[in-house]
Amino acid sequence: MKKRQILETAGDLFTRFGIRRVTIEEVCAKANVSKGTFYKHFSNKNDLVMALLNMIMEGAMAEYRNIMAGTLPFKDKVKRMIRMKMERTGGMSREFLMDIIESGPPEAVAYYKEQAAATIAAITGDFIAAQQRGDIRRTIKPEFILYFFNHMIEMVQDPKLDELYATPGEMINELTNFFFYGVMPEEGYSSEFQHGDAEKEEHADHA
Amino acid sequence: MKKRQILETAGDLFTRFGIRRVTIEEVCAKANVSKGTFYKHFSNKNDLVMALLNMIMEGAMAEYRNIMAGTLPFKDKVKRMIRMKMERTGGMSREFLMDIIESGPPEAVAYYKEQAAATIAAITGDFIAAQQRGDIRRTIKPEFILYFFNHMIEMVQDPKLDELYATPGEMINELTNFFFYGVMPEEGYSSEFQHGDAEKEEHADHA
DNA sequence: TATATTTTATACGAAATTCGTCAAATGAAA
DNA sequence: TTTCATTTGACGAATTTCGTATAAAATATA
Repeated sequence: MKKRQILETAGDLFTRFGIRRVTIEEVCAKANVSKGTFYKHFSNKNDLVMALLNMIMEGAMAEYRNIMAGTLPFKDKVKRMIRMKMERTGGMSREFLMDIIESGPPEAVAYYKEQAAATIAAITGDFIAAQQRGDIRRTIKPEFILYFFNHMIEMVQDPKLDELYATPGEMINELTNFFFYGVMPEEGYSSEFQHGDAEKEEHADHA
Repeated sequence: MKKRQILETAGDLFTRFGIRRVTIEEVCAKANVSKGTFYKHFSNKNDLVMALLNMIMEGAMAEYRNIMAGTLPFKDKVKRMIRMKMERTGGMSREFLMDIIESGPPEAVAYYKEQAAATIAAITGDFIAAQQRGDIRRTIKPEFILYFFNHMIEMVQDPKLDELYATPGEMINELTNFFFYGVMPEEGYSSEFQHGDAEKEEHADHA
């Protein structure tokens, strides 16, 4: 029962301030738990981060499935998905994600990518089905969607792409933004993003 | 010109994460300034905090005077004041204030109290004038308003009052809330605060 | 009650971070 | 050129944080 307290307060502090700014002792103090009991439940800070990340990713996946299982029109589902992905990066704050990707433990980064890939796979399936129903632009090749998702993880690790952005988080945002906003047929969500000329390029296949 | 960059980014980071969570080197990095230039403009972290605190307090005071100088009805002015004081605690974030009061340098705490007292004095004058114009409840004694403000700083330092709250910040909120909401004749802003029985007490004079 | 388990409080050395200073190098302006 | 502001990198000192260990206190269980 103390474990839950620790997870909750740690989640709160991590989402508000990021990981590196929050101390184990701080978590213990705010959770009204002694340091001894903390190390009885978690071997170290990374362990805590992993547990939290796991909870969050599973929660995000559950929320996603919940949205897609509803009766809303597809466009509204996508809107909700986008909002979910944007506001919190799928359940976790910017600071949290940043800390994990930029300075977090490699295991956490790996796990995040793995889970992100799984989510992406699920999304891909849903989008293909949606296209078959005519809910998204028909002129986009399903192969491209597959290609895009299949290579998204690699793209994240590609130095060529990486050097275009100040932080990995920026790049990830750009990729997800591109997917959602570049895929939708109409109703630009504009303002926050600048679109390049999308006429000439169609299916970059040189990778 | 580098000094301004430092102050801006420091203000941003401090209001988002508080003081103790932010590193000098972090400020330098995000402000695109080397550590050397930082220490050319500020002798240390406390110095930076003081400069920032000074800016913020003066800004808050200026904003206050700006509100009061307008042509709005008094009640609306007070509403705006309250919103200003509430959302940001007079220009600075919760985290910032907390860090200053709970773990900040004594000079900063002293300065804050001093400035707060000055603000309070200005507010007192405005409220007395308002009462004379009939804009606030006439049944409240002007002496009480004066008493309340004159002793507000002392109350903050009074252990008797202090032990009633988890953090000093809470107490300060309570005091300011009491003043504004207890003073207004009608239109309860309710919800966020629980009111005690205000009928029996009228002018506690035992201090 | 007695006993076992959990939690707390505290101290501690080791590791890591942060601080503040400095010297050498860069670059722009007078 | 000289001057001045800035950057870079390194450095030891100070501080913080980590993770462990211990005994006392609290809580549960028999």
